[in-house]
Amino acid sequence: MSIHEVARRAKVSIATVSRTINGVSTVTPQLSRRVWRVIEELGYYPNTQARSLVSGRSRIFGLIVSEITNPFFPEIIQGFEDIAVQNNYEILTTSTVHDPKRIALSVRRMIERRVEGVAIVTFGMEEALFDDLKSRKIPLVFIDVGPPLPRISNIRIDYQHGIREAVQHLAALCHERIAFISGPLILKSAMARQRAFIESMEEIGLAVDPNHLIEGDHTMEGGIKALKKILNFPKRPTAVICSNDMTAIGVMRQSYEEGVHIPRDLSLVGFDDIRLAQFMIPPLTSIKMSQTEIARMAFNALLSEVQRDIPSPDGTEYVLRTSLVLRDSTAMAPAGARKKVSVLKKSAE
Amino acid sequence: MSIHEVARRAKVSIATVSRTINGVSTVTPQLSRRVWRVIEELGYYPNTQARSLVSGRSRIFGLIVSEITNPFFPEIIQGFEDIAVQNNYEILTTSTVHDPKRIALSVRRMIERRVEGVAIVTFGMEEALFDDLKSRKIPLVFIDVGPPLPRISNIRIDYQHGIREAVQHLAALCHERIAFISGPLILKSAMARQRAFIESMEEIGLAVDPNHLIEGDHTMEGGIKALKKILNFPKRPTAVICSNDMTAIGVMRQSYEEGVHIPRDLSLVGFDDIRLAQFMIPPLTSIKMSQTEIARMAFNALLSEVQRDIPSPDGTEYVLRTSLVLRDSTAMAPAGARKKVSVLKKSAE
DNA sequence: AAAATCCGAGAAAACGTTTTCTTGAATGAC
DNA sequence: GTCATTCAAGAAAACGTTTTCTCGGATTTT
Repeated sequence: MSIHEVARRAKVSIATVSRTINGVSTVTPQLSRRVWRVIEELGYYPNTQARSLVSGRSRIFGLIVSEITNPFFPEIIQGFEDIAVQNNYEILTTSTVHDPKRIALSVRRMIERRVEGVAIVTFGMEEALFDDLKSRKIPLVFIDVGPPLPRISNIRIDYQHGIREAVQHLAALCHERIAFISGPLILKSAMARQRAFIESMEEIGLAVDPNHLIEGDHTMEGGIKALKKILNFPKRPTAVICSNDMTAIGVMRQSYEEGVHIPRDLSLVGFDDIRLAQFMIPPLTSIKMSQTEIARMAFNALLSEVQRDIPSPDGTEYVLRTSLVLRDSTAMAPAGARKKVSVLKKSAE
Repeated sequence: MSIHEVARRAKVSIATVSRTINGVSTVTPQLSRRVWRVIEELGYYPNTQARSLVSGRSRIFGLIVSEITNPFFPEIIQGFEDIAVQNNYEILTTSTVHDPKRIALSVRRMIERRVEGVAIVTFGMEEALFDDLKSRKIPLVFIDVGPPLPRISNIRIDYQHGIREAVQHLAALCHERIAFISGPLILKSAMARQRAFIESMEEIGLAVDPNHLIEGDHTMEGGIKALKKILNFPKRPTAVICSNDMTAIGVMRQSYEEGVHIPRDLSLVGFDDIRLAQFMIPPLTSIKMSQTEIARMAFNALLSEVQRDIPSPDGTEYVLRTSLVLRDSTAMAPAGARKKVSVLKKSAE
């Protein structure tokens, strides 16, 4: 039951039991053995609540994700959990399903549980929702593109690198009209990806038709809708880059529906490189953003923040690089639409 | 900071603050207002640990799943979380990745946190691992096929119904040689599905070729391997039923690789009906086992167990029905292999 | 051999709550 | 007008730990 019961049966004080369990200070081997035996006999497990009440350390980290049903996130959660186990931490996960109320509630619960830190892996949210955390000086780590905020660590994703690779890859396959399906543009991260796309296109001297920037919503349904739009354009793009893999899956699905063959009629590039990508038909070329790595970085950021007695005035910035993974969903542009230098100018208008 | 600070500033006792917060017993409206104002001002959130230490109720349920990276589980987690939020519970989720050590650790942590109940949604595990929970009389709910154990609730999945529908559907399409890719047969649930398949086949008068019972492992990779085997059989099956959708996705993937067209050359049925199923190419016919429903049942089972002051001697048994969802991955058997009555006997040998 | 030091282990305080017990003022009954 | 009753709010105990303080016996030092 409680430590008192153990103490009573072992005929020692509760202090000795506590010391035995924590292996701290010195306890005679003889006594220690006696105590351990009683603990085993009783199947006694210490009460974490009481423990952390007095120690002031909960050994819990919070993890807030956008929506657990998007396969991108479970990989992160798993990675986070794996490393948490190694470090004797527990995690309290919340899937906010994009509901500000849920986020607020979750933040509140985490504070009430006195979590030692919170990792926020949700692409875009109202930052004000986390003010409570900030004002309580609870270590925070965001996964985003923003500049380091005071006292808040940030894992910046280098979207540019992977996207540039994708654009170059498509250009090398003579694609000229490349569309980009973004996430909801209110999100900073979605905006950043789109900007990276535009910059990469300009860099390489390809024109971006504003019509070819389509706002999606990071879901498969969004991918379906987006492709429908794309197919209605008078000058169809010959390649599409999606800002996440779920969107790309939707695009593939709708292409099948409409008889558009990937990659023969349309080249497709995803983003995130979720595990599923390689099992798609055809296997999806995607821009990798290692979920395991994100999880590892986020956890370590929190851990080092917690272990540091004097918190760093500014948060630390970590950077995660993205890079293209080639598979079978991209191919040479259809013969009729291949890029020729002379065409370039014209199609830019 | 703490309730004392609030009490000091509002010039009341801590008891009054506690009463105000909990809205229990009577506290003068005037005082109540004064207290609430201070609470707001200070941004005071009560410490859950202290709370549940004295109240003896943690308001946490544990949720143990096999592997969060299998899309089947996130849907359950989301459902569980949704209903938990409504009921003011929090959940501690663990993805065990099939590691008994991880399960044991997780169980231990949950006991240490004094969870009020645990839902175990992992298809097959050593039950002994949960003895600690049982002996502490912590409400438990399993998702499985077993008979109700003493004091343990159980959500039995009626595999038979959905599988029978699938077999009948395939038979109606003149399939005769139907293969079944199971999960790891050490798992009770995997065994149950396979048995349901065999029984359904016999029921309808179709022979089961023992070679056509292939043991998979519930992963996409397992599906790939299984299909390779199947394609090597002298008398190829014309239809395959998989015991989960991930396996089916692997099968689709490998079919593509080998130039086997689904559903023209091979009909395919999955199991679970995860959301992804409808986005596959072609959309996957699958046996639906509603994840939301499982989550709801599991949560309610725990909740009613907790609320009941005298625990029921035996656990309650709940039943979830499965049923076939038709999509495009099944079609008429190839002309050469259609079932004829006269052939039936012969092919059974 | 006496004094000084060390150290193992118990007593008790503390953590932040809820809840029971107590108190004292106000209300109602006669 | 006195006494009983009610009820709001404070005091204090309790929850199960960790940790500081204290004590007393054993060991070391001279």
